[in-house]
Amino acid sequence: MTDAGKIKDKKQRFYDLLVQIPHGKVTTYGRLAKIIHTSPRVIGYWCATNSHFPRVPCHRVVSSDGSIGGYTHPAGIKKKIELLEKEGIATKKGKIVGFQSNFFKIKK
DNA sequence: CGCTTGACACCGT
DNA sequence: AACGGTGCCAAGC
Repeated sequence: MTDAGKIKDKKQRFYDLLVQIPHGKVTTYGRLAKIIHTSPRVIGYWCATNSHFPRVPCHRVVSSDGSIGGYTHPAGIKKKIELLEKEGIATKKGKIVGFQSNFFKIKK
């Protein structure tokens, strides 16, 4: 068969998954980790080493409970929060408000 | 040197 | 109090 859907590196798969997230939507590390079948820590690192916008909107990735988690950026984690709000996502005390409503249903 | 993988600690139930 | 899940780091090849 074809390989139109040939599986590339997990990392590449992760980026492909991440870029399919629409504007104003968010996802979680653990969810991605389960889908890609890797460690949730890896998810964050892949983002950290690829904070090149708009290639990878890692700012749309938050922890599983709605926390921002961490963020390696020349601006600071707070910048991520502001960026999130700019997308249309509300945050409170560094936590996403109703983030579950903005949760993007990733296709498995 | 850059990229990838894993275990431990913390929080919630 | 213990277990399960999450987490943007550090070490190894």
